[in-house]
Amino acid sequence: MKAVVKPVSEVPATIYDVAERANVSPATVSRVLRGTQPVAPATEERVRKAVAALRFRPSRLGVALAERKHAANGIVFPDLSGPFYTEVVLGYEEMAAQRGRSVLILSTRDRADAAQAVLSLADRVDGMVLFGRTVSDDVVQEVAATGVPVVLLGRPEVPGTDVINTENERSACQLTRHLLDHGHRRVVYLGDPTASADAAGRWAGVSKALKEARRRRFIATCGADESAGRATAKELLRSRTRPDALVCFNDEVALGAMLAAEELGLRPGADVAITGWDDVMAARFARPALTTVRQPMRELGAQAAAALDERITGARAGLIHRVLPTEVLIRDSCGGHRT
Amino acid sequence: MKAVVKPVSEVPATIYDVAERANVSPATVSRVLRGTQPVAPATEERVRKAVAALRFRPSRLGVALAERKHAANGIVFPDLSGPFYTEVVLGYEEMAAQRGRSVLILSTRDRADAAQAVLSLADRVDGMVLFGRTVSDDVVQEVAATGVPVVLLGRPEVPGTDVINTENERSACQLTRHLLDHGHRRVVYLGDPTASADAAGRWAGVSKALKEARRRRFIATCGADESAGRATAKELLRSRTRPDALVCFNDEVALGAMLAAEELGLRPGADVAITGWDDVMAARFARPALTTVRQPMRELGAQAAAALDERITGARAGLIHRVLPTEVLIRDSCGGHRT
DNA sequence: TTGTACGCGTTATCAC
DNA sequence: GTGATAACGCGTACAA
Repeated sequence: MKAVVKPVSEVPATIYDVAERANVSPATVSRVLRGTQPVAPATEERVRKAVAALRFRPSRLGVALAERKHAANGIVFPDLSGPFYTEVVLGYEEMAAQRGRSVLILSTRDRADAAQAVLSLADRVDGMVLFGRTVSDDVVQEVAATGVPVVLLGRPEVPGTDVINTENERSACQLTRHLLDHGHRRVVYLGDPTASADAAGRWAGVSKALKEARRRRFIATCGADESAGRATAKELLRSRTRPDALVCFNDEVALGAMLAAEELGLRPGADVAITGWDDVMAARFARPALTTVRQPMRELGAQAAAALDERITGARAGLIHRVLPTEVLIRDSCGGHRT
Repeated sequence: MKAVVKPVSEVPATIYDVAERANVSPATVSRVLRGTQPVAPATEERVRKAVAALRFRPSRLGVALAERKHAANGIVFPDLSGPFYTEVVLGYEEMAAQRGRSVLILSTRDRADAAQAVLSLADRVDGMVLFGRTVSDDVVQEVAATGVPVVLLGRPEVPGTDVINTENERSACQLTRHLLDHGHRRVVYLGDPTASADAAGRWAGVSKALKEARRRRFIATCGADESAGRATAKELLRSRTRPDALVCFNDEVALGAMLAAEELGLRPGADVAITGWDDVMAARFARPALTTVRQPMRELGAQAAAALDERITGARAGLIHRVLPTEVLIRDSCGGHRT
């Protein structure tokens, strides 16, 4: 009778099995595998053969406990819809992987126990990135207090954390000036400055430009998604004092606003200027194409991962506070440049 | 002199510290915390107080080693651009979180060491989801052989794995029939059937409908992104035998094709029908709006997580092979229903 | 109901 | 250059 192929799920070999087979101590096996101390060539040879024969792979569990490190980073975001968070996560993962660290994700959307989840994530990683709109500063502090390095993205500083943001005020101001220069008179900002630091920064920029031009500063509190934008814009555009320019918190809101305009028989770009933020794919394909602001999303993620690494390895002691530049993209939705 | 607030990053307490303070054994502390065995109310009270006083939180490292479980799932995707992978990941994370498991992500894009990375991910998780277009079947087999449950998404079955797909052929066939019914004669599929099971399935559906109608079956091998779609479509639409319908592998390709048509002075929807797949946001906002096929993305992710859980906990022994339904969304890009 | 003692798989510190 | 051996922090049979 022919020998049956061994069921593949044998018990995985341990470092002891390897040691025994190679006639050395577990310590020596470890030394060979990690290259942490010189080992005699002949011994090394024996060890390597045993490792291969037994298909030995060090248990991450054991390694982690011994090193007291997870070799993993976390990232906490409110959602993943739209390219913004997605691209940041991608940049983050790529950089983390380059440095040999895994990435744990956590979405807080629709989650009552977000704080708990973040705290629990904190003890599975060596460091984590936290976006705005996820958990309160208390929780951030608590995490930082456990000794887990934290990098904040798109939110104001919390003591003991690194912060990386993208530029908001300046671009928003520039965008608004452009609108004013091209003859728009009644500019309204659609967003909620109390909801996030980004929303506040953008409003500050809009506000500044309007002030300079001695225009009234209008703001319509608005959620951050398409349906909120559509509803808010509809109301505004139906009012007697119809705005001729809508500066929206992001592209979703702006695209919703475009829909609202069309539904009211108004032509975006001609009858009402509309601008967004993020340069999502749909912004390019909408007609008219959406004027928006592009952020260096990948770069944001990559820098966050790098900053985390520096703190985890102890390469850096002080805290970072960085602001990445953004770029205004003028397209057709803000009017035909009717100077 | 007033006592200074203790520096927050003290050495975290261990279960032994708690035991000592509560005058019990570490075992009892464990019992209280895990609720695994009854403990006298008075004892429990003492333990809980000690836990609170010391701010004790069990080390995941210790727990994991003792339980020999990671309490974590992995998910491997080729990329995260576009809403497809993103939404699947989100559905996956949500379901995993509900079941108390963390999620590790791994992107294989632009990665020479993808196989290595996947193997290494395999020993940080209790199970993982693998998308098509990530690693070869060999690697999948290798992972499965280590005893880590694997669920495959959007790729053909590999022995020993669960598989969940979304329906391709039927919807593609339906879509193509619609085009034929509405007078389109020269239908070309833009995609690469050798690149993924999804691409192959969609081509099969298109092919079938064309065959039924005794039409010639045209296919133009094409990458899966916007620029590939644009280039391929441009070439096709410039040829003497210009197609009057382009069935594209996904929305990115289709949107690229729309761009190409416009650049050549052709009106998508009127001069040439164009269809996509995935129903990305831009599909709704393009003009004309893009006819496409919607997949239950969240559901796909959620089911994958559930399937994994069943295998990890041993609730299920056999393997699953499931196909989720998709929905054709007829919009303006495939012509004005000029029956 | 509670405690003892060992196992989990490595790494690292000493001796030799 | 190599081998014992002690952490690492927890879970859990087994015993009491």
